[in-house]
Amino acid sequence: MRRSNYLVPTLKETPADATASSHRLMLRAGLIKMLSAGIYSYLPSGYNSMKKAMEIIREEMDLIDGQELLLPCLTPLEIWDETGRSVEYGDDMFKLKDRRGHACCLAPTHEEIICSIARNQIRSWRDLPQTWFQIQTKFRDEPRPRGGVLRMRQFLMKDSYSLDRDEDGLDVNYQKHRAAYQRIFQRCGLDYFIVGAYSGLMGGSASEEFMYESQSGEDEVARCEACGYAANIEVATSNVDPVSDGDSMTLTEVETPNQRTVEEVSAYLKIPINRLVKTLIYMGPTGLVMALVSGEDELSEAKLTAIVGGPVRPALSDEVFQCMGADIGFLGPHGDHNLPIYADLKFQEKKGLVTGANRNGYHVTGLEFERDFQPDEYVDLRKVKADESCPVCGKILRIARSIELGHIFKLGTKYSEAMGAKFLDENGIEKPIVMGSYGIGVERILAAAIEGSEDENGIRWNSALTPFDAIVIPLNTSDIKVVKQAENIYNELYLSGFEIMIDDRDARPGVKMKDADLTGIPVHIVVSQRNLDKDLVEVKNRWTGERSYVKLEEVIDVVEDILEACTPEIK
RNA sequence: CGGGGUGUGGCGCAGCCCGGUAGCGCACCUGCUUUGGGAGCAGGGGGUCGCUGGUUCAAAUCCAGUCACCCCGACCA
Repeated sequence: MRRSNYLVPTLKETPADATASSHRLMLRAGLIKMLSAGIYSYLPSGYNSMKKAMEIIREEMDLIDGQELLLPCLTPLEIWDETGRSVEYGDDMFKLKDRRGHACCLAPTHEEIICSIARNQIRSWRDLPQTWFQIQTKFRDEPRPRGGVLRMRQFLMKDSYSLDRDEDGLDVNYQKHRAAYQRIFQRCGLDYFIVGAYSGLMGGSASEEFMYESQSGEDEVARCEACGYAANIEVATSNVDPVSDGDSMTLTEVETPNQRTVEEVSAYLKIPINRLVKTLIYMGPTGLVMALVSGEDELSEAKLTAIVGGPVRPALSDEVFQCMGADIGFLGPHGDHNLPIYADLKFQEKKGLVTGANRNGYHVTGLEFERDFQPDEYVDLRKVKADESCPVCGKILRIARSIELGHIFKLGTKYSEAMGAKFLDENGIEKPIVMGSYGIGVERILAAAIEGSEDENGIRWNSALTPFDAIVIPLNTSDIKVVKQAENIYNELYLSGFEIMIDDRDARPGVKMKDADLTGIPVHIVVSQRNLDKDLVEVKNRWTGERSYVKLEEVIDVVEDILEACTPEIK
């Protein structure tokens, strides 16, 4: 490829509104161009890298007998009504109407489409198992796209779906995918880690995320350096001390005008924050529920979701008042309401606590669990905080921001039952297909690879993802000898099968070198008069910055060595 | 959706407070010089200042509305 006519609009100056380092570098290195919030064009070299990531994915999927297919983006809305996800996804779904007024949407994912194929094609246990996968554009109208390519409204996702006869089959497929994903991320050179996760909208029993630690990430993960325990903050646990047992006191109302927040009440009553009980009301799948956590803790909505068995949202202020007779800020678990009460484990049979009085402007002191009210269940509801102790080994937990690269789910029969995707087993009994789904954010692979390798001069691609293996830089394009020799090297490398760029622009040496550094091509071959006189060219290793001067006939070997050195290892 | 911020040539910005018809750096075009870390000189092209309305003799500048984009938050009682 000739740089003089290649679309790589590199930027000397940093674009103003990019903050994530991968976003800045992708713009500066001319990999992407924004069209609209969360919508990007991939320019040729960016797309080159993306194709490499996709090829790695395809190779590894092939090894576990995955069958690649291509599914529609434009889908009739009814199919999402069958599973209820047209409602669950809500405004995150791009909806439109066709010319006849028929409701459609742009697919945010493809479980429903897969099921619609399976229910027609899979009849017998002999047809199973199946692994179908796709790499294609998905659409989600994210409330807040951010970080360039990290959260987009239109993005490339590799999604794989397994179909099995039973849970055992699902286990096998799940483990195969898990192993394949490990190889994929290793081959991409990413220092990933796996965490236990929250299944969210997807439903299902088990799920794990493949994470990459980065300041630009949106997820928080509790990590233990000592034993390797790692879990998404939504589901992480820790060893925590229970609330200390106070003295038994009479339940007493105290006036707390306009003191709503835990901080306000704690300061006003001069009571430590951990003696307060936060009384939270949520709307669950079967109505309102009450959740109690310590004043110093935060509720994990994911944990509550798992406990009540369906999606939750904070109750609206009207709903709260109608049920409790008081406003948010003055609520307590005692008194007459008929809500199920879930209390955090920290509270088991505790007394002498403070909470709202269910009367605006008042709180109560001396609250005693079991005496003043009876929780339905003591469960883990709180979010883990940094520096708490690891539930596995007891060492200190760290909270790390991370990019979610991939997420694997055991879906079970949620979709197959809803959509009637069934088969006959060996005994002639009709059963729903047992499914798994396994996603990878293709753009996030690039973003993570860039963030993990950059230096002050720009990107440093490894050999697996680089858009070009090497770049030949004739320093002075008005020197015929230099140009001729550079062209020779370019042709020779090209014919040897390398993906090669030549910077044939009539530009100053500094411009070409800075650009080569910024775009991160691993090998730079600098052809100049002064070295040519000695029959040498300079070869620079972008990773180490090391320069060597090699004979013309040795260039290919040296290029190979450098590429070899920056090829990610597979463990 | 709540809060904050920004919209002026391809990119980065100044001008706005205090209205008088748009400027700087980079990039681009032409010529000459230059050629090992984002060159120098000379000449040149490109913007109805996000959009709509209003005030005014006059609006990038003041007022109102609207759109777009960025950042933080989105339950925290």
